[in-house]
Amino acid sequence: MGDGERDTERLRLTRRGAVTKARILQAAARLMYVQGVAATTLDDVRSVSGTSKSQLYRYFPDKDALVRDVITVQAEKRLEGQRRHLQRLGSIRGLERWRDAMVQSNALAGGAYGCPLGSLASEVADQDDKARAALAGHFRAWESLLEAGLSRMAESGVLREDADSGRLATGLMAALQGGYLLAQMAHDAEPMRVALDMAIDHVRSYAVMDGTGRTAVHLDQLPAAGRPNS
Amino acid sequence: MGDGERDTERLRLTRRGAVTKARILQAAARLMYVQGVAATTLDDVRSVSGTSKSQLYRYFPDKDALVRDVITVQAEKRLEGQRRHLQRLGSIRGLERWRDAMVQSNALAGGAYGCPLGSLASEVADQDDKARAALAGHFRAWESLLEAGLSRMAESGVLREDADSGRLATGLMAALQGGYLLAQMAHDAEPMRVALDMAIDHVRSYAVMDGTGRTAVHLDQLPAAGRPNS
DNA sequence: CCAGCAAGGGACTAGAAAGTCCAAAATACT
DNA sequence: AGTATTTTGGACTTTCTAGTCCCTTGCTGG
Repeated sequence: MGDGERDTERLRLTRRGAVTKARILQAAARLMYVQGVAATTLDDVRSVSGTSKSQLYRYFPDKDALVRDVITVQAEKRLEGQRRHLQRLGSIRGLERWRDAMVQSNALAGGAYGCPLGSLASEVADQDDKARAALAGHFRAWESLLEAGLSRMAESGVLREDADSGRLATGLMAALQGGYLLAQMAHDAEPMRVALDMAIDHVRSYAVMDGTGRTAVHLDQLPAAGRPNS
Repeated sequence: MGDGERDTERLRLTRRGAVTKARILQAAARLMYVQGVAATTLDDVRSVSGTSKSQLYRYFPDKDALVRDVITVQAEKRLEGQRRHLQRLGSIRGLERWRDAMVQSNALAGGAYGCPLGSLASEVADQDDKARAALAGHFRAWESLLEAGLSRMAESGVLREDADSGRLATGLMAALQGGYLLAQMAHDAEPMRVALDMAIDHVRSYAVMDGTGRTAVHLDQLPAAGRPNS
């Protein structure tokens, strides 16, 4: 999905060409993440990727196309990472581990830069409607990873049946994205932690309790429960 | 606060000059809000404001200075509006009215454009550290309007004493900002409503209950609270 | 080994955008 | 009124950047 195919037929490329194209995309993705899309010139991309102008235009029709491919690449990377974290999500505890991972990686950057996907989104949304729509799709996909986990929690009895996993997932995403923005401004990951704590408390408010005030079932601690790490 | 004074002495300006300067700022603020800062050229500003190049440079040393003044202006406008909504905040119901106002005005734009301050923030944060710090200050001021309201609610017994109004305010802000981002991408204000519902539920979880399982106002689910239609 | 095609280097162009300058018009000051 | 000062119009310069072009290098297949 999302390789950037168009109506016209594609340019044939050898292994070497593919490597170069990937190197360009890599450099562009990094630059656009840390400096923003608009502030990243093709000359920046050229020099960081160690290529030449003709390469850029050999592999990408123009800057917009490069941006769109960067969006695809970042979304795939992000979704891949989130899948790893969320595919076995099945308990409040699992949600907390996810929160910790998000906060920790944000703290590594001192809160700066924001969300790899979210920062692209806010910059591109009012500019390029195609890109906006693509981003919207990626966010839906991301949100459904959360939603699927919450649904499993409902089915396994961790959450009450009346919990609306779609709304809960939206709440988690909003808290995460809002947390990114506040953290970016404050240069401190703490606001993100606070925001995610709130969202998880909200999920917890739908948890089925036993008599001791603890969550009744801990699904993801029972079965296979692979490596929490990585 | 935030008039843009510098170390060096200021240029004297007559009433007419002040009006022109304001017209430029107004146009720049609007353009930068709808198109983004980077996509707004000085020529755009010139033509929309009906001025000439020399005016721009008479009243602002360069584009960065203009951007910084736009930030100040937008922050003042925003804070003024929020003060109106929040200065008497003292109940969950009041929070819901605030939410409705936020959602409704976002819905007017079909979710587009995002937050007047937040969109500036994400674009400028990694670019101009002075501007980032200023924005951070404005957000703190905004957040303390919420915090003050929540504190009043705690003092008046609407919220439990152990409610941390600072954290609750951060949660509300994150939900709002995350809601803006999701709404902008989806071109639909609904995600913002969901996010703010979550945050308000979280505040409600600190509400003091009476014997009937109701707060001074309400606890358990109000049915989605209100017309999606406006 | 040769032909053909992919990959690469980098100068060059076109145009957009920021920023400068000066003279004319409007306004303020006394 | 008469002078100083602010305001304005808009041409001009400079800088930056997307995008083009062409020639060289190198790989691949027959």
